[in-house]
Amino acid sequence: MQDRISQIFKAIADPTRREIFHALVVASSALTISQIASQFDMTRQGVTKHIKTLEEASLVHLHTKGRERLCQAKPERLADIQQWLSTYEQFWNTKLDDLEHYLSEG
Amino acid sequence: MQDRISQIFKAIADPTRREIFHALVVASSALTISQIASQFDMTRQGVTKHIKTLEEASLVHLHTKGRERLCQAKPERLADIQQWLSTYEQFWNTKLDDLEHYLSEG
DNA sequence: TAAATTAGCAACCAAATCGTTGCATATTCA
DNA sequence: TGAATATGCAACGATTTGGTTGCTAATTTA
Repeated sequence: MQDRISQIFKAIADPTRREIFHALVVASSALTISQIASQFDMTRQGVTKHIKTLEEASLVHLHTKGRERLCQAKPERLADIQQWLSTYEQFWNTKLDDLEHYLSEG
Repeated sequence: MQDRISQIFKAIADPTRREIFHALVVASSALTISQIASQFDMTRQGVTKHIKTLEEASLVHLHTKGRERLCQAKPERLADIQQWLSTYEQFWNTKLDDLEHYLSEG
C-alpha cells in the first residue's frame, strides 16, 4: 500500500484517532473495542475502523481473548516520526550560528 | 476548518508533499511553483494544490514577486509536532525504570 | 506592441476517508 | 439450551483528496 512513515502520519492526522490512541496510552490495561466506543460519540464500528488504521500503522497491538479484542497502544512506534523530524530539528532547536554552520557546510 | 496539529500532520502525511517540503528546505533560496513542478512528475497545478495545503499548515510561506510566487519552507513549524510527540517520548527514550516510575506515579 | 512566461481559477474524475446501518457469528452466562 | 454480549463483515453515502485539462489574466521580454 504505502510507506510506513506515511501510514503513521495519516493514522495520527485524524483527531479522533489521536484521542483513541491517547486513551489507550493512558489506560492502565488494554481496552476492548466496546470499552473504547463507550468513551466516544461514535458507533462501535466506527471505532473498529479507526483501530484498524492504527493497527496497520503499528501504533496499536490487537490480541483476541475469547469474544473480546484487546487493544494496546504501542507509543514507541512514534519514534519513527521523531526520526523523520530529526532532519529538521536543527531549524528550531539550535542556536543561530549552528544553523549557519549547517547551511555553509551544505 | 480543523485544528492546527491535524493540519500539519495531514500536510506531511502525503509523501509527495514531504518531498516538495524537503526540496524547499534544502533549496538555497525560495523556489517558484514552476521550478518545483520541473522537479516532479506532476503538472504545475498539482504542485499548486500541494503548496496550498502546505501553506495552510504554515509549513510554507508564499510571497509574490512580479508574476512569480516564491515558496519558502518554514521547518520551524514542525516544532508543533515535536511538542505533541513529547507526551509519548518517554516510552522509547528513557530507561525502563523511568517508565515504571511514570506509570506508578501516573 | 506582440510573444512568451508564470500563475490562478473552475470543472472534472477516480479513489480514499469517515462515518453510518443491517445482519451474521462467536463466546459467555444464567 | 437460550439470552446476552462482543465483534466482524458488507454495503452505502457524503465529503475529501490527489490529480488532471482547459481557459484566462498578469507580467516580462524582444
